[in-house]
Amino acid sequence: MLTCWLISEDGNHEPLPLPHYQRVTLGRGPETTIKDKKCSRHQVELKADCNKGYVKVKQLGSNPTFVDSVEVGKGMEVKMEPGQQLHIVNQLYPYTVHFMEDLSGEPPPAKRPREPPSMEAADSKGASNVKVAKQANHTPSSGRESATSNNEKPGIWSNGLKATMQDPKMQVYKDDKVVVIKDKYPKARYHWLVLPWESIPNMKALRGEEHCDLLRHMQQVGQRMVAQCKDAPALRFRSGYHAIPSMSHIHLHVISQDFDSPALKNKKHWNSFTTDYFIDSQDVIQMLEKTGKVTVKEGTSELLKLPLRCHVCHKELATIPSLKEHLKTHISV
DNA sequence: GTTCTAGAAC
DNA sequence: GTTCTAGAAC
Repeated sequence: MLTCWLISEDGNHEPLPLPHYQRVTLGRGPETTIKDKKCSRHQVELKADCNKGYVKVKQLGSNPTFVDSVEVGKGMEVKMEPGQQLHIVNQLYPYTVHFMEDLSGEPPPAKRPREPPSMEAADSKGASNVKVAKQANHTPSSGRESATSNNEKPGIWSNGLKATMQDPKMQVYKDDKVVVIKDKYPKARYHWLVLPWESIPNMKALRGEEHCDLLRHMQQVGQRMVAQCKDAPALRFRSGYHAIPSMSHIHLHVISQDFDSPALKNKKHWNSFTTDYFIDSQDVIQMLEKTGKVTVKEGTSELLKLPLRCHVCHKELATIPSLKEHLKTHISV
């Protein structure tokens, strides 16, 4: 896949990466070096589509943003292609976009961007035999302080998924909207995560028809993962979301219901997949369809402390080892 | 999310 | 004595 770069025609700073399908907010601030008070800190939102080769430019600030001397208009969005010029505010701060083949971070012509960090990612053994969709590279989201004001520091453990999903070695499927990886610590024989390229921190950030379509697509991709799994006929699967996930970047769990895994170690692990803490994908989509947003019931975090109960026969077990022993009675092979 | 470990439970 | 959990640190 190509990588998109935003280049300051004034040479005010190094090119900024625009990761595929991720919304990047720019304005007055250190990334752009713009100090002009007429420029909002959140002046524009950019979303690159590296497959189609354009960037969508949305004007967030009150003062006008221009693409080729055409005013975008507050709250409006226009397409911008290579060769066109973006003025972040008024006729100032010109930028262009460049799509480049991602040859291990080959720099765009203007100035060298800093090399994105290559995150090490532990291997996860696993019994899946999924074809890797493509071996194209995908440039990591940011080797610098994020262009958005979000917490996206790569070092923070809760941002680990953002790095792992970009690693071609971890990807078992990808298309223009989503990527699938095997969970690094699978809690069952089969445990995949479906993640959108677009950076959506959690379910609270879900809005509207666009995200609804995305979630439907994520579920469909999850179903395809199950369909290609040789052991699927002998297993039951669920796809859903943790009500309160530990890891940032929204992810759909697709997990077989054997829960036969050494990585399943404690009550939190168990209850997060077998109580209402785990919300079926269908239910999330339905809630988004009906109410335009997704909310989590109060007291959901308490569900993690519930006694251990078998998800098949509902027998209560005192300890994790005894639960694991019990689970064997429900597994045929 | 995991790892580590003190101390509770047995 | 050992097993297991749960909370802190990362």
